[in-house]
Amino acid sequence: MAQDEKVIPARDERYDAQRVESKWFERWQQEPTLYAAESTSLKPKYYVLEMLPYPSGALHMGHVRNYSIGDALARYMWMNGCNVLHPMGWDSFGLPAENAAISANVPPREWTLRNIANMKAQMQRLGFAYDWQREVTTCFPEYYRWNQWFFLKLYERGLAYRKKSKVNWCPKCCTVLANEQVINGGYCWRHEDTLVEQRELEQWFLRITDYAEELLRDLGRLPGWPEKVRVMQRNWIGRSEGALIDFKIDGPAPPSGPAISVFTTRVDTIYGATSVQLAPEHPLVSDMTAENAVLRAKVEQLIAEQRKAKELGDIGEIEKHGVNTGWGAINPFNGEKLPIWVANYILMDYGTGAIMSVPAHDERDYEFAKKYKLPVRLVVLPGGGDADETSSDPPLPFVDENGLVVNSGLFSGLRSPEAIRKMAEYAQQNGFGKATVTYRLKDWGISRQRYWGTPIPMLYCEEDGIVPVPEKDLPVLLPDNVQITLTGGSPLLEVPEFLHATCPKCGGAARRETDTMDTFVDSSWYFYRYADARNSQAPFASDTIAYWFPIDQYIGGVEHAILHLIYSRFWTKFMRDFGLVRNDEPVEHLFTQGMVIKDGAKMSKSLGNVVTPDEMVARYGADAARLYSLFAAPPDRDLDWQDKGIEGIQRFLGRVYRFVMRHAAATRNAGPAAPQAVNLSPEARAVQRKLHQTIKRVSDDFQGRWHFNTSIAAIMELVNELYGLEENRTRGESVAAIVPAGLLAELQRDLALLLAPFAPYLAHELWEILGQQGNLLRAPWPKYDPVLAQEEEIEMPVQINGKVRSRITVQADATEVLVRERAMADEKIRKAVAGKQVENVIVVPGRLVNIVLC
RNA sequence: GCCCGGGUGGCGAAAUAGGCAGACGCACGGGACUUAAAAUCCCGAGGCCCUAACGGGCCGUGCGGGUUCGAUUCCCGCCCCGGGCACCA
Repeated sequence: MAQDEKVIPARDERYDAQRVESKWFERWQQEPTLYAAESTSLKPKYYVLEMLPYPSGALHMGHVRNYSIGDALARYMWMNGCNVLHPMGWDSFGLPAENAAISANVPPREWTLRNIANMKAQMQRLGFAYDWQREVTTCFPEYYRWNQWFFLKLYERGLAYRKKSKVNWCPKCCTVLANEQVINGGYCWRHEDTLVEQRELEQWFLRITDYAEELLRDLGRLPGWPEKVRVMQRNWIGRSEGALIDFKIDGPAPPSGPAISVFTTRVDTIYGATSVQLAPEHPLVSDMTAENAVLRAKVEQLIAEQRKAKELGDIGEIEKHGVNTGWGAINPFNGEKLPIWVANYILMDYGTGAIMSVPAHDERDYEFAKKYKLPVRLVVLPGGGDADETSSDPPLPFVDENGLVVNSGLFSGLRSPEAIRKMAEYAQQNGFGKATVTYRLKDWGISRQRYWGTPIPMLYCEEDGIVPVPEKDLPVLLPDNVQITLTGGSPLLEVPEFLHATCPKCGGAARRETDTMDTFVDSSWYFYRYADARNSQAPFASDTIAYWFPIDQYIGGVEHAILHLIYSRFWTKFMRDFGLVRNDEPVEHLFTQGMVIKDGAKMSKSLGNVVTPDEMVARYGADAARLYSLFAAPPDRDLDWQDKGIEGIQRFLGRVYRFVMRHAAATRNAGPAAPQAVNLSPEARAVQRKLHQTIKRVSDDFQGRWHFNTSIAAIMELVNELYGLEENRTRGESVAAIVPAGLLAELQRDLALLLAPFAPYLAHELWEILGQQGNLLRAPWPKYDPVLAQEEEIEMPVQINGKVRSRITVQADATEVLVRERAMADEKIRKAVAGKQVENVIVVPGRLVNIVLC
């Protein structure tokens, strides 16, 4: 065939990845619908998603690894006949764009769009199979208008509200920082020597705590999530069952109230309370210190200590300090008057900021009581219930939660769990307390005093107060040409045409909200938008969501285990309650890949150990970069990048290419049918067996642990075996002479198919060289035949007392009796056993023989 | 302190039912091809010891115990590294 001469290069030509990849890159660029998901299909749906990137400027190797995993899976699912949704987008609002505006004087929009263009080109060059028709860019009004729409819905239902609250403030940036931008326990991420301050500001909050219970409960219904992530979320939600108990203040009531409410998980120890402890910033403290400057100064000292410890990140390790206020409070259970102290180990932002101190039964209270010589009163003893042993003198503090309650009036003689229940009931009946549940999770503060984000669609009117922007007026557009300044307020404050609006209720003048939304709002629901990305009437059509959701597989870094993944779960749950979606959870299976490190440290510019995708693609090709990122370590573990390692992958790709090159002509002329096993020579049968074993191993890795490093190793083994045969050409036994044409054709096609999820460029090239019609992406994944994969003869080690002494070769299905006979008849074994007493012979069929001597 | 990972050759790693430790790859050594180099192809290789060699012995998966015919794998007690949480009452 004359045509072949042109298409097919010389047999042993070196693999030129740049030439081949450029060719396919150009072709794929011509076909924008190549990887499009079908909106309706009889095939099973499969939604595979990688976390969308922030358009920082360029991809790094962590991205490449993340997307290589997802792309392999997407391609595998396509080849297994699924209707695959595999989209990509941009988390494109955020502070770095504003920083660029300040430092490089580039408008945030321009900076962002330029970065997106660059990163998209990088992704396409890497050959990732995304459905770009569904691309989502969160900084476009077509997207963020729905953030505003959701906000209005939340506001209508009372799930969005406004309150005064403390926020992180960097005095050098002159702006509020997200919690994520506060590093090393209290420093600004851009000014690592600058401590973040706390400022009190009016903020918009989303009532995520309404869903705390369900968010916690449903963690138990996510078996497809890593245990690690579920534990992290559980800790973050931090549910704690306990009781609120009011201690009446002795004497005239101060302005902030007549009683101190304390939270405790151990109300059963309340008869052992010997003081009440307040956080230094507790509102009552200022009342109590109002007329005592000395006391006030001491409290200020405690506040300073706490703040410093928090900044240093070692709150929990500071030395406990406290000061007696001179005030007293009444224990409602026994009428006892207890001193009220202020202590630096009491946190204002947990529980009520006040505790009852029970030194005998709490580590911290014990330490504090020892220091300040407060009484220690034992009210729970070991034993009780089914325990036989009781001791009236346990080591202190005694914190066992299942002891016997004593010296506690009516409640003496109960075990702790029962006492906790009864005492909470008693408190409620008598009006001084109740059982309660507290959470560490707080409502989500979404206000940001920044420019580059979604405007919060709210108005403030002199007449009507807070007024939502009517739905028909959405989107509230983020203006361009805004001067990004460091004056301390939102830059939008300085834009009169944005700031001044008309009240939709009274028609009078109104001021627009100038804060923008936390960018985590954007990423909380973006994956729903992919399913219906061009919908201009609604964020999405519910029926379309019902088809695609939940996401079958979500892949990303574990650093998003809490924030993004909790917000996303919250968003799904309220959308379900609003009737917008039907699923309870957004993600069925979550996979968290490890970090890419080099020379023992995370790649970073300051360490100078950065490897960029661009240089890898230029030197080795996209296939090699992708394959190596999958080969160097299992995907869930950290990957230690070694420059020499990728060269080995490059060699492997060349070996595959040259092998196929040598035999392609035969394949192109061969029929599609594979020969029956019975017709094969033992050598050809061995090749066939290896092929089927390889298909099995690669398929099993996709179905199981995703240890693609071993999948790729398996393909390397197959190729090595073929080369081993090839070398026998000196005896006139090249692979083509050993393996019949039909099997050789099957072998080569399967090789291309097996490589397709990992190295798509080479795979497509081979597919074409082999004369195959149709897109490789839609070609069926090869099936293995378990019978053909089976070994006929196996070598079994023969051990004596657990040490290998010889080896025998037997039929794979040899009986235990036969194997034992053969083992005992082996010459080395006979010698070793001679004259000794055989105590036992263990035969594990298909595995080994162990002869136990005395 | 608590909760997760992890610790295996010079290096990245493999060993999915308790059954041959080190597959695959890197680096290294030897050879083939070449005038030469590169590229390519083949072979070798955990450590220590015995042997001229063929062969053979002992040790070896962080440390110490245990269970078992047999342990990288299971149990108990520790050490080290990475990550998360942390006066959470």
